[in-house]
Order: sequence, then C-alpha cells, then structure tokens
Amino acid sequence: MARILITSALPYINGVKHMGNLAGSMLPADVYARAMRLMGHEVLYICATDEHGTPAELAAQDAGMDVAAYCEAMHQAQKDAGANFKLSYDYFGRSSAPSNHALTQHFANVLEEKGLIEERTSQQVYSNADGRYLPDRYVEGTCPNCDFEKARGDQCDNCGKLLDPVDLIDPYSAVSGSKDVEIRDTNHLYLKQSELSNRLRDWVNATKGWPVLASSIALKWLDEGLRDRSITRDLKWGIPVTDASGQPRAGFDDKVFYVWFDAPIEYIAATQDWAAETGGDWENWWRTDKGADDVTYVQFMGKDNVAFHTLSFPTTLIGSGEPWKLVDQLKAFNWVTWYGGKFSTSQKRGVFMDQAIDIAPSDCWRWHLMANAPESADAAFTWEEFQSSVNSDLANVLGNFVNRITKYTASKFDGKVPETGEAGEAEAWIISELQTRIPDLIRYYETREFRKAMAETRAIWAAGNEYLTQAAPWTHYKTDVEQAAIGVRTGLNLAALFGIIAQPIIPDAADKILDALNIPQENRTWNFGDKASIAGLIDALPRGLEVSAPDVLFTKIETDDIENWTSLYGGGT
RNA sequence: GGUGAGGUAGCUCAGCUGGUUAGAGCGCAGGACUCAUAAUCCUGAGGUCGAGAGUUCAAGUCUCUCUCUCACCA
Repeated sequence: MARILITSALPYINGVKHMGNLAGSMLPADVYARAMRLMGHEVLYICATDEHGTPAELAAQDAGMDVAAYCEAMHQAQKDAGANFKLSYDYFGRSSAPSNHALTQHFANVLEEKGLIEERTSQQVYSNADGRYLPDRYVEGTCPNCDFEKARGDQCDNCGKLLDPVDLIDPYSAVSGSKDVEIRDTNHLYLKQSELSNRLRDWVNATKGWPVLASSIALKWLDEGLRDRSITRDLKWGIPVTDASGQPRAGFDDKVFYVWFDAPIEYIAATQDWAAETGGDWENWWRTDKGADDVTYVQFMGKDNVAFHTLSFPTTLIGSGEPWKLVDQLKAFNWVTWYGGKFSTSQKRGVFMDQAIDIAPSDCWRWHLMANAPESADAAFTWEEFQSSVNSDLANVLGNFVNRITKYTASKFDGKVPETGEAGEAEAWIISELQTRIPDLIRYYETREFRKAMAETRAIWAAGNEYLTQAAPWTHYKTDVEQAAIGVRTGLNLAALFGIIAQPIIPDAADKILDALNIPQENRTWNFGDKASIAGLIDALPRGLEVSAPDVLFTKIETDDIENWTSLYGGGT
C-alpha cells in the first residue's frame, strides 16, 4: 500500500468558487483521493483557502468588512461549500494561519542564508486616493504603444503589448478611478530563481507521467530563462517580513510576502495544522529525512497555476537546501467554459458552488463535471449537456438498473437474494466483461485519466443492463423459477458492485445503493483482486440476504428546469 | 507580439512510438422486450480526421505553410 499526499490548488478567498474552479482542482483531487483510499492506500488530502493579496483587501472593502473578518467569513463559506459537494479533505486550512506565517518566514530566512534572496529597489504606482500601492493590473491608463485609453498596467488589451505601469500615459487607479497617483521607489525582496534554473530543469526532465500541459509549460519557462521574482508586496494584509531573529525586517514595516510565495507553503503549514489537530505526524509526509521518502505527492490545479507549482514552489523547497518532499505527479486542467466565455468570479458569470447545490444534488454535478473534465482542452458547460449526463447516465443507466432489479426482487423473491440457480452463458458473459473492465477502471484512476474512468464506470453500469436483457429473469420466471433466480441473484450482486465502483464519484447515491443492499462498510472497498476473484463478484452477497429498493436515486432534469435555470443564471441563447 | 495547447461523425470527446473497412457516449431512424424512473437491449444511418503542400510502400498519426479557437507571459 502506498502513501499518497494530495493537494488541490488553494481556492482564492474572494468569494465562493464557480463550477470551473471546482472541476479543475478540488473535485478531481477529491475523486482521486477517494479512489485511492478505497484501494487501501494511505491518503492525506490537504487544501486551504488562499487569503492574501490585493484582491482580498479590495473584496473586503467592497463588502464593507475588515479584511480579517472578511477572510474568516469567506473561509467558512468555502468550507461549507466544499462540505456540500462532499469534498473529503483531511484538512482544509487557511493560508493566514499562524503556522503559515512561521513557515513562510522560515523559508525566506533560509533562502536568504543560501544567498538566494536579495533586496532590490523598484518603482511602483502609489494611489493617494486609495492610500495604497497598486498592483500592475490595478493601474490603467493610455497605452504608450497604441494610444488605447484603458490599457492595464500589465498588458494592453487592445494591442496586446506587455507594459510596465510606470510607462502608462495619464495613469489612474482602477480601484477608485482617481488620477491622484504617483510613482514611488520601494524596496522588495527578490528570489533569485535564475540561479536554480539548471537544477529545476534536471528535476523536470527526470519527472515521469506529467501531462504535456504541465511539462511543456514548465520547460517553456526554463527555455525562456527564469527571471528573478519579487516575493514581497506593499500591503498590510499578509505575512510580515521578518529577519533571522524573528523581528520585523528593517524597512519592511508596511510590507508582506507576496501571496504566491506564501500560498504553496500553506500546503505544508496546513499539514502541520492537521497534525496538531489530529495527533498525526506532518513530517513523515513532507520531510524526506523523516519518512516522506516513500510518499507519492500528487498536485491538482488549473493550467494557470502550473508555472507556480513546477517552478516557483520547487525553487523555494530546493533552494532551502532542506529535505522537503517535492511534487511527484501533477494533474493540470484546462477551463470549463460557460457559453463561449470563461466563468468569472469578479463578473459573476456562470454558476457558483453555493447556487449549484440548490439546482441539483452534488452527485449530479460531480458526475457531470468529471465525465466532461477539461483534461485535453477547454470543455464547454451547457445546461443541455448537464441534463443529458444526469438523465441518461445517472437516472437511466445506473438508477434505473438498481431500481428494476431491487423492485423485481421484492415482488418475486420476497426481497431476498435468491439462494438457488446455476450460472450459465449470460453469467459467463458478464464475468468476462468485468474481468476486462474493472482492471481498466483501476488503471484509469491510477493514471488520473478521469474522463476515461467515468466512461468505463458507465460502461460497467450499462453492461449490467445488457446482462439483464440476456438473463431475462422475468421471462424465465413463468416456466423456470430457478433460471430466474440466477438472473436476480447476479443482478443484485451487480447492483452492489455498481455502488462500490460509484463511491469516488457519487458518494451519496453510492451509499444509498449499498445501504439498501445491506452491504457492511468493510465490504465496500476496492479489493477486486485477480480474475478469479473478480468472477466471484457476481455471487458475493450472502444468499438469503434481505435487500430493499432504495428511493429514487436520481430525479430527472426536465426541459422546464433548464429554461428556468437559463433565465436565473444565464447561458443559452 | 512570443510561447503552449487544441481544431476527428449534428453535439461532447477517444484514437500510444505512422499500417487491416477511423471509434465511444449523447442525439437521430428502425426493431426487440415489458422487471424498471416511457426506463432497458439490439441494429442502422452519419466523418474528403481545419486547409494546402511534402516525406513514405503506407499519415488523423511525421515535416512545412496557412487558418480558426483557447490559454499563459510571474
């Protein structure tokens, strides 16, 4: 049994996340974590809210709240949203936690000792009206290249040229619109990533199993040459910059670490908090000198985060010279798109986790988003596709299978697993199906090919329906009850199996199925074994076991529902 | 602008290091069945694999050019 550390990219604090965020990191990480646990692996799944940075301060300001109180409230809201979607975090932390302050400061100090940090002076735009320094993209003005009047400080949306905010003509604050801005010299700490370039390249080249999306992005950055990166910002809300003695660093009173420096460190700090809360040992997950050398570390993230996870964070870890666990496997996702555009938190476009849970049960979303995961390219979300996933895959193929076999058992076999009947051709056929499909399913989970895993899951469910057609117990019942009995017994065993394989994706429905069939918890794991033991799956239930028909597992989505949602949340024409 | 990813049946997507009649699900058409949430099962019709050129005995699969979409550029 392996030890698997799983992290999903930290959701930013400025609001409940939309379904694209869910589909691109948290949900697949959860599905993977659940599958690995079922296979008997020791899993630790860590996530947290990413709470620092200017957008957090501005969001709090918009909400009329103190930033700390705002983050507290939004952390709870995101924690609740995750719970509603059955995300099985072992720990859901906060990047603003004391543990992360201490660890981030530790890394900065160690990196400085190693000569990888230096103080440099740069020019930043300061807004007198807002009383704050403005990050590049919060400064707007006229593009010096094309005269476009609403160019952002980082890039002109009109001509696409990369800009430096100090070059904008007639700059103004995008926060308040005020033109009362000035350029000030300010000191910041820079992480000398360029010095680690070769070590990073060797490491990336040595990795195996990364999706092309991940390795190509990492190598692209290395090929272009890593630039040294400032890791501090002129902000109040964040992790204070300290010196080696733990005192505020001279000249950095009003500065904090850059959110992208402290956020990934929170993966470790959250594990420390998990350990403190549960009595677990965080070091044997993160320190290769303390037992983490046999850990497989798997990260999940959207494609925008790849560079940070493959280069920036490893720079912090490798540069420290300390024996930290580095990522082994990394799963990067493209975007789920919303009727041609992107989901947008700031523009409130799309469906958000708190709304989605009122629209349909979490299982429906989990299935649809994983069956259509944006693995190889951006994936479009449409209400029609959602309806098709729920109605066809869940209600018709799985839900109806469980319903038809359990109802029939109740009406003709006294609600018990039949005790008689000999296996024949139809049983041999379903066994051969399972003997090829179950190992395939396991392999897809192990390689994190989610669409294929979902397709295989569905194919196994569909094979159950085909089996029932072949076995046709309702036909045999008229002339040969024994022959009907084998079909029913096999069908009930298949229903149990379908619930067992459904657990990582649709945990609620899976539990309903397994509860109705009186499957004890310890028999719900994925110890499928070899071909011989897979053959035994169709006769695993104790004969004579009482079973019941679960309530309707999935309610179908009607066309009226779609029209209603379209008018409420947009989308469509 | 630079870089990366993608453009395969009406829709959403598989197609590994080039090699028999290009696959799946949904949708559609026909049939079967009646245990079941009018569910299920079978069969079938649908594709000049973005465009053009090249390499090769052979290209969706390699090379070049063009074109469209998306993303990243800290």
